[in-house]
Amino acid sequence: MVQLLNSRSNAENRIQRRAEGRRQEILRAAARVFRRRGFDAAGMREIAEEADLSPGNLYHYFKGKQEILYYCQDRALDTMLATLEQAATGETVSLRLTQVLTAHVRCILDDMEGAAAHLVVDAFPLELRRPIVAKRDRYETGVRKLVEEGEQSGEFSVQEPVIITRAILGALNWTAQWFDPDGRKNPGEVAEIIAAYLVRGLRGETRT
Amino acid sequence: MVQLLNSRSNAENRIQRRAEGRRQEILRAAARVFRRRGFDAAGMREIAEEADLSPGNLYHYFKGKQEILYYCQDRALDTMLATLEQAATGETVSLRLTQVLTAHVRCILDDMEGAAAHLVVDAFPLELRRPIVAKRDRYETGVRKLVEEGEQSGEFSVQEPVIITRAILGALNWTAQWFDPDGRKNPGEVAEIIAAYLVRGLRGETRT
DNA sequence: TGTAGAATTGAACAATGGTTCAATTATTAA
DNA sequence: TTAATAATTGAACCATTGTTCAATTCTACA
Repeated sequence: MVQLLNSRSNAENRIQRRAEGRRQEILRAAARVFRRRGFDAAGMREIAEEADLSPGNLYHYFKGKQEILYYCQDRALDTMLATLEQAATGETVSLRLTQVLTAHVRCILDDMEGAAAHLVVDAFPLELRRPIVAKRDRYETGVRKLVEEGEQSGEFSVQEPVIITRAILGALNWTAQWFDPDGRKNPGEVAEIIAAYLVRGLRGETRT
Repeated sequence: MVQLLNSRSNAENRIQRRAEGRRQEILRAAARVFRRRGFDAAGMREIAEEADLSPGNLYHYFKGKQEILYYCQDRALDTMLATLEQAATGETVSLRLTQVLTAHVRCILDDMEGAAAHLVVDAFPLELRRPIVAKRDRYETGVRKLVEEGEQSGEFSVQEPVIITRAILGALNWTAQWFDPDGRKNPGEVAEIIAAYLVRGLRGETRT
């Protein structure tokens, strides 16, 4: 009896794991297509081909195209939020913010879902859009808090943290548009260069 | 005889001016829709409605949707390139660059076509894509030259001008995604805050 | 007033895109 | 080996989209 339950339970777990693995594959494939084409021009047939299955099969795993993007973005934002938490304990705010910004760029350039994280979801139904926008806002708020902490600790001199934070995030997110994997710099290098520049701009004036 | 030529010439001019005016109206309307929806989700029927004419009528003035975006981007890039030229003569490189960056943001937030300037044209036919990409590159090169000049004049300390320039442009272009016309800051204010921040980051280290 | 050219329309066309679904195949457990 | 469940397929469906085009309307000129 206990064995029977275990047997069924193991089978369900295996089946779920297989389906979940398949879902991850699809998300990765979709993220590549979204990155290449943007959301609207990314076709389900192209995603299916990228994931090596048939178009109709996608619907066994996801309800539709918007849900696929939703999960891509959800994953990427989770990764970014985790970076924020890990950076909670650092020696200086500069250091912590640099870590966060570096990780952000790496997420975008290294992780497939990363580049899809900030695609526009305005036209999505509310139940998909709301949690994504909320997560984005949470992340942005976290970054802004760091900027403000640096202002309070005297490391930074910032008068408009909201706007500056968005400029920072813009610089980071835009890397998806121009980064060339075959270029002379790898994602990590690009990430560090940009993060250092952005953090430097937060420091006090150097009028000479 | 001379009068006849004048009369015809005047009529042609008037007709051309009318058609050109109409074209500008369409471009402005299209830019608004492109900005709202992105290129792929912007529909010709929606553009026609925004321009207050019928969908078929658009094709009297433009060959198609891609050509409409092409002209939007062409205009915006002309504006930006003009700013670059005007900034050729300034007291300091800092000042000149600040002017360029400020104008860039204003172009994006104030001019309708501005927000469409950097939409992706990868899928366009070559004869449309090439001149746009060339203009973008020209602009980017111009900005980078300013950054490098500041490095040479000692105003800036920059080791990777290509990457930094792209980060700068990313921060500027991204304003189209988050700027809220009903917000507390107008385009000019946002432009100045961001430009000042980005230029500040180019200055030498302030390690303390 | 008549004519020619410019401009406009709205229905239709062909292609495309997201999605459905019945049939089939694959997998798993007993 | 059989049966049940999971997964897959590919054709079809329906809606949408960019575009065409014949007919009509508008404008300007003689």
